[in-house]
Amino acid sequence: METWSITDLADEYGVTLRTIRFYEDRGLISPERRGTQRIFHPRDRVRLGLILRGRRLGFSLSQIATIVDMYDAEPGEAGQLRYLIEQIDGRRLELEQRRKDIDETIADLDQVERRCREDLERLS
Amino acid sequence: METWSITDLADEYGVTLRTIRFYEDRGLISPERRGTQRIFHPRDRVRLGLILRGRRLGFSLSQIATIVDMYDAEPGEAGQLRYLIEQIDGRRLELEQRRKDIDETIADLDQVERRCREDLERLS
DNA sequence: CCTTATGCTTACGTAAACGTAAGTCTAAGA
DNA sequence: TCTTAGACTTACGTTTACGTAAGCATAAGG
Repeated sequence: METWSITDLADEYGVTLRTIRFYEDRGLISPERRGTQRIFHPRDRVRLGLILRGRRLGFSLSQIATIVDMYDAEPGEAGQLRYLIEQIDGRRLELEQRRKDIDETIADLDQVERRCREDLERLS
Repeated sequence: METWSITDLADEYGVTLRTIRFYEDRGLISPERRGTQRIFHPRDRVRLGLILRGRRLGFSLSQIATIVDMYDAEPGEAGQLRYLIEQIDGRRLELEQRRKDIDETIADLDQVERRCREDLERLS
């Protein structure tokens, strides 16, 4: 199974070493240590991808932490499972609201662009 | 034409007075002044809505400023219009990337939820 | 006319998310 | 063996987006 150094992942995802170390410090990833050096396994790499996707969506790191931890949740007992499902439903609602925001913004931008093109026509 | 006080808008949008004043300080809105008091016109109210929508999408205030200013761009000359269209296209690409992120995240959450429900079934 | 509510400015404080040295260590190639 | 590249920790600095008084002005209701 492939592993990566911190520089490998920083290059791949376009972030700095500091960023990755910071995420570890905040408990978002826990790479293996070989001596003092960090060794990243596929699991860590995937988590980093999820973290950065959450970041693009404007979630805070603590929100991202709860989301990413859902992926690795152990089966657990019924109460915990129901709680997790509740959390997921909450997140989904948030995400759907955001998608609505995006669609509205794109529609607005389209309208502004149409106006621009009309003005351009008129100028020629 | 209706106008609003700063508290009116703060209540309507669920933000603090400080937030609105801060946006004015950063040049995102410029309400009229009656003496020292701020009077918000429909135009200001709409802009505030746009600002907060941008905030929900995780844009920084300076990014939001450029977006919101697109709405109020004066017709201008051909070069400026073409530049504006370019800006709009750039923003749209960004937004579409974000929508992809959202759709992927929702799909992931759906999968986790299905796994949860299966585990629940197994427990009963 | 007096009080209470609403609003204003100024300014220091703060949490989040890293940036940026500074100094150390170590493994690998010339 | 020397040095260079890659990694590490510690810790102070920075930017963004407001929070939080403090002190003063003004408008509106009883």
